[in-house]
Amino acid sequence: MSRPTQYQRDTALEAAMQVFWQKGYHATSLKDLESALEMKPGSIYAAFSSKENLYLLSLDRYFDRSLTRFQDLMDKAPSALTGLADHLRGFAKMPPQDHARQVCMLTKTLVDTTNTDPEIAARTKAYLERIREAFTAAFERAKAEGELAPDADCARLARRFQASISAIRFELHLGTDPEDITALAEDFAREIEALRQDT
Amino acid sequence: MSRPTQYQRDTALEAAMQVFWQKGYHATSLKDLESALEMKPGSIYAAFSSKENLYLLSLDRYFDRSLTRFQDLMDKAPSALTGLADHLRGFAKMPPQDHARQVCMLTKTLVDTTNTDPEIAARTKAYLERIREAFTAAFERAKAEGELAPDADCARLARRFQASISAIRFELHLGTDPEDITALAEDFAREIEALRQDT
DNA sequence: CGATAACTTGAACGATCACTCAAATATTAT
DNA sequence: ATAATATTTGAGTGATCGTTCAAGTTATCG
Repeated sequence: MSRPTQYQRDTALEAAMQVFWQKGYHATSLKDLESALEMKPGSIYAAFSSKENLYLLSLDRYFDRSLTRFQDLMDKAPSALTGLADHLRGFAKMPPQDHARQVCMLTKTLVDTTNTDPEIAARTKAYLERIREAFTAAFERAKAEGELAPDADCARLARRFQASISAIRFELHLGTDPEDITALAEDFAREIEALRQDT
Repeated sequence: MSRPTQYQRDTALEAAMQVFWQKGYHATSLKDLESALEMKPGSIYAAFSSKENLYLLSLDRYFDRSLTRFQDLMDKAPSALTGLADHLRGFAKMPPQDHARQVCMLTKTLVDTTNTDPEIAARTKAYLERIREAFTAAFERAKAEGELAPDADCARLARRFQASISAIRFELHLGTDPEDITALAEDFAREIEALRQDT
């Protein structure tokens, strides 16, 4: 054998994700990555091939985490609509110093790269779709459990749900007054709960 | 006297706005600007001082145009709520090849520059606020005209309205199926119209 | 027509970009 | 210890970044 991998791949990827998420793809330089990952350029390229590839790996990580978080919340939720509404309120409840208090990394990526880096954009679109499918499935669960009207358009509701999240997170990104953000999230959450059927 | 300004400042600014809007601040290079404005670097700097300044001027232009468009629509609207709802539907109705079929330039700017170019971000936030104030004023007009309940929170409605626009435009940016975008816009528009009081 | 002034030009600047690779270093197997 | 091997290093690559400025061009004025 030989010298083992010194850096922790996972730690490095986490750091990369954070810088990229903060600064965006174009505005993040190799220098930024070097100091964030505490690795020299050579090591970065040995481990991750290129800046673009490292970005794609960061996206993977972000996507997995986002989807998992949502699924976990839904698994624990007393009902589907309650889970969905709580997911919205959850964003507004984040502590002030939370680094996740900003726009979704997938959204940011699409704004940043759609007209410049087609490969990154394509993959990001696919991730956003898969998350929206999870939302659709949640609404369908609500329907199956009689919470939602049988004729409800789950795909359409899912799109609106995703839009609500984008909106809340954009306000987080802006640093809007927490009270106003809570109000906005509350408005959206109540729209979800208003879909509830009497049984 | 002497030789007059050959380039058309207005034309150049329009072109600059378009490239910046398409590619974003960081991804737009001087080369991009040179070919878009059909000007050599020296001329660009003589006329606009710097890339950052040119971007700020482009933002000005975008902001003026956006606000004016909204005000014009409201002036012609039969009622305030109708005008607001139509404004939402208007985005979904844009022709497929319209270059405005994308995310709002102010939104894009904030996503792109908040953590890297504070001056640009600050000015952009101010513009978004002024647009939201115009929305607030529109809701207040609805209230004054008895269309809206007297206890309605106009500032809160305005924020939600602005969020709706962001959502629709983000879907335009993604190239989502026009039918789905129309549905989304319709959902938001109906939420506005549902605020209408019987008189 | 010559003088003067405004504007355009494009080569060149230092800085930084993403990226490479030969050499140095650290680890394990023998 | 020593050999073999994996990893780290960081100076250096050419390209491109935003920007400058001396020289050239084109207009107007007397």
